[in-house]
Amino acid sequence: MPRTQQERSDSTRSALVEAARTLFGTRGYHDVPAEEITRTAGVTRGALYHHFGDKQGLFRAVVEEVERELTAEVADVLAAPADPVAGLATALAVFLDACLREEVQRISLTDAPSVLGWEAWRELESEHGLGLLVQALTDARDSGVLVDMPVRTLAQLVLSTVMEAARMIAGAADPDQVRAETQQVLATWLTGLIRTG
Amino acid sequence: MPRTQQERSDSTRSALVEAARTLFGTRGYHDVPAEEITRTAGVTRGALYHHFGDKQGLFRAVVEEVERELTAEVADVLAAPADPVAGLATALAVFLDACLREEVQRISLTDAPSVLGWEAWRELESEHGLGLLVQALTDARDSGVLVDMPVRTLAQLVLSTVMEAARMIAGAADPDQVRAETQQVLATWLTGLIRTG
DNA sequence: TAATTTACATACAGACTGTATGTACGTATT
DNA sequence: AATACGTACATACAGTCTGTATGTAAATTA
Repeated sequence: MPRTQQERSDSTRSALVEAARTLFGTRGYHDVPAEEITRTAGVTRGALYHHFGDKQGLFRAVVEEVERELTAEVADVLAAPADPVAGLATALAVFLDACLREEVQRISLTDAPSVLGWEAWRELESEHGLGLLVQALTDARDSGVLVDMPVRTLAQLVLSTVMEAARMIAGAADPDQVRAETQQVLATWLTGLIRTG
Repeated sequence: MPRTQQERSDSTRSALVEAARTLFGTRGYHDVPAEEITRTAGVTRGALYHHFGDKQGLFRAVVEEVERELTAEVADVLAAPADPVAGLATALAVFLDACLREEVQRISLTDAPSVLGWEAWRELESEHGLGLLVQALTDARDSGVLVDMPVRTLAQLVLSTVMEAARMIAGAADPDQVRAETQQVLATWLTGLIRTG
């Protein structure tokens, strides 16, 4: 039963990405040898280097997949009709929940910046999570609820702060406590950005 | 001229830390083989493993040194008599300047979390930069200028935000522009934390 | 001064990455 | 339909790096 090359490639690539995602997500980039990934995926390292060039290339593909999913989750919330401020708050909560997953922590929050470099990582983020936040903040500003501010810069700072909050919560001895505290801090910040008048 | 073992150890250790600091600071942890460090320091890898256990141990020592210096720079500013709010703003500016150095970027902001792990890194920070910020914020709160808030959590979020601002400025095509924008955002946040009345 | 510990250097083993080469199968050409 | 060609791998290999085990000279202690 002859498979087309396209099919072979696709199934191999996705098998590699899936295996890599699980392993990177639980043990981190540097603790997972390429051969373990390929063995899990049922191929040899030849396939990896053929499709992704090197180990970092595969990692990049994994990051992109995770980012796409994360963005989709948050976009769903933002798509639902709500006033800009409430929508933003809900979206941030959803994003924060997602960031609590070990997988996201390791891949997106810890390894990605150092493995890909900050520049490359930020560029990636721009097309996904950050892009979404910029859009949401722009909408909020345009509808007059946000104080006048450089939106893109604000978005990056907000995003990094939320990510740090997620890391704190995940690593805390008492996650609920820390979650409540970080939300208090973030809420205060958010209200400072709302135009009151 | 017989040197005491203490002297030998000290000079070897500091030579290693100095060499490692320069190399890690310019090229990053994973791109610097241990042997290049020891060669630069004028010893062999035996000395490194004797004194620091492994490569990560040496990196940790470098991080601690950088952190100590950073903390000292900021502490100097905070020591000067000033009202809490102004002092805090100045201290943050000084810290931000320090974070612009390539060395600090690579070692403290990029590599440290992923090489040492977030837990270990945060623990280190607690004794240095973060500790200082917590102290400053506590003072501000006690003197009544800060709104009531979980200071430690606030400090961590503020610190991470400032670090992100530093990374953005350092990587920007137009650093002055980004610096102005981040300061505007941070200033707005800060005023939201000041008790008005 | 003999015994012991410290501070290394040297030699070695193992792991991992990336590359070069070989091969089977799908795909285009005539 | 037969042949030529490119793609998708597997296998074999070379180089680099880390950590460890062992050896040795100098300092410290008994």
